[in-house]
Amino acid sequence: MKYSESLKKNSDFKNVYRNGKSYANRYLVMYVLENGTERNRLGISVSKKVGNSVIRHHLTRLVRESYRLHEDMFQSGLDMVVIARTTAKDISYHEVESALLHLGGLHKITKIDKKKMESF
RNA sequence: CAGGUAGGGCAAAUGAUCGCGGCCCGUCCCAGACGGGGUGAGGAAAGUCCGGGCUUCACAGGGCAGGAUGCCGGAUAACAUCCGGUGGAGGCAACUCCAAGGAUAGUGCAACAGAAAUAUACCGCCCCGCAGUCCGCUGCGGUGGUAAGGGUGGAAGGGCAGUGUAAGAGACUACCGCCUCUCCGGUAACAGGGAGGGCAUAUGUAAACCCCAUCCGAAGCAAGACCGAACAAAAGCGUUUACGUGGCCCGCCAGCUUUAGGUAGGUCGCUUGAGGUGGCUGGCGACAGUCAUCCUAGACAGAUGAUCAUUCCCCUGCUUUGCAGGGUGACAUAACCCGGCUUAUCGCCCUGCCUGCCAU
Repeated sequence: MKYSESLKKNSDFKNVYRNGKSYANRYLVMYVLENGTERNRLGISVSKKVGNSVIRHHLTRLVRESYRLHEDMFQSGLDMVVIARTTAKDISYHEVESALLHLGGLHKITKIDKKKMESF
C-alpha cells in the first residue's frame, strides 16, 4: 500500500486499544489513535470465534482490500485497528467496504464531505 | 439394464482490471525505489495420533522402573503402516470385518437372581433308623449317598448316547471336545492322520493387575549454527587541552584499543528430496533395481486476494425446447521435510468383479 503499513506488534495493538477512540457498527469495530507520523498503520484482528482459518483469512483480506482501494480517502498519521465481529462471518466484499467507510465517517477521518458519505 | 462390491482420478473453467510474497533481469538519486519477466496451497495443507530423517544435549556395559507392540511370513529408513497367507465371524456371491499371545503361573472383579459363583444339597431321587398305616405309603430324624431331573443365571465342575447302580457319578464304553506324545505337508501361523491320558485344565474378564516375547535415551526448526549494535564489565594504552574531586601530583572520571559475553536485530537452517513422471527387468503383491526426463511455494504476525464478464454446476419459480431470479458454488489455508493413520467433504468421471432379469 502506498501510504500505509501494517500494524504488527502486540504492544502496538494494546496501545491503540487503551488510548484510541472506538466506534462500531453491525460488522466491524474500529479503534483509531494518532501516531504522530506521516503514515497510516492498519491492524486487522479476527477472533477465532468468527470461524476457521479460511474464513478468518478471507475476512482480513476483504478488509485490507477495502482499505487499499479507498486509501486516498483517509487522513494520514493514524494507527487503526479493525476488528471483525462474528456477524461478519459470511458477508460480501461490498458489505465490508460500506461498513469500513461508515466507520471512517463516524471517526471523521475521511477526506470526503458528509453528503457523499450518506450515499453509502 | 438394475442392485451390489472393490479400486483409482478430478476438486469448476476462461478472460480483463486492481493488488500481494519469493526469484531473475535492467535502470536510478543504490540499507531502497521503479520497470519488465516468470512463479506462488491441499487431497486432505486439518487433527497432531504413530514412524523416520535432521539438530542439540546425554551415553563404557548391564539391570530396574516406565512405555509401546502382540497369529505367521514378507516389504520398508521405520512404523501402530502396507502386501501375501493362516484361523475365526458375516454375506447366495463378489467381498468385508477381527486388539487374533497366555485364563493349564498367580491375584482380583462379576449387579440381580439363585440353596450354592469356583464353591455348593433348595426341591427332587435313593438308602438307613424310629413311629404310624386304609399296606399304596405317610411323618420325623441322619456332621447318609447323589449333580441324572427341576428351578435361578451370561456362566452350575466337558457335551451327548449307552453300560452300570439303591439312586447316581469318566466309575466304565463309543463319538465329539480338551491335553500330552508322535507321523506327515508347509519357511511359518496352521492343516491332515495316529497313539495315549479318563479329564489332572474346564463360566467370563488380560483395552483388570499380571506373565511371556520383541522394541524403545531426551527434547524439538521458537531445534540449532553464524554475525552482531547499544548499555554495562575486564585488561591495556594514554592527554592533562576541557567537566568534577584537589593547593599540587598520582588516581578516579573522560578518550582510544582489545577481550570475552551474547541482548535488540540480521543471515543461514529453508527446500534436490527415502523427490515426481514415463519405460524396461524381477516379484502373486507391498516393493526393489535400472534407464530416460523434469525442478514444481518458501512466507516469518505470516503472500496466493478482490471486482466485473462469459460458460459450467446447483437451487427456486414458471409456459418443464427454454427463460427469469438467486448461490463467499463441498471440506479446508503450507510454516523444517518425508512415510502412514484418523477425521471433514458439494458434485462428477473411469475401471475390475458378483448377483438377478432381458436379448443373442
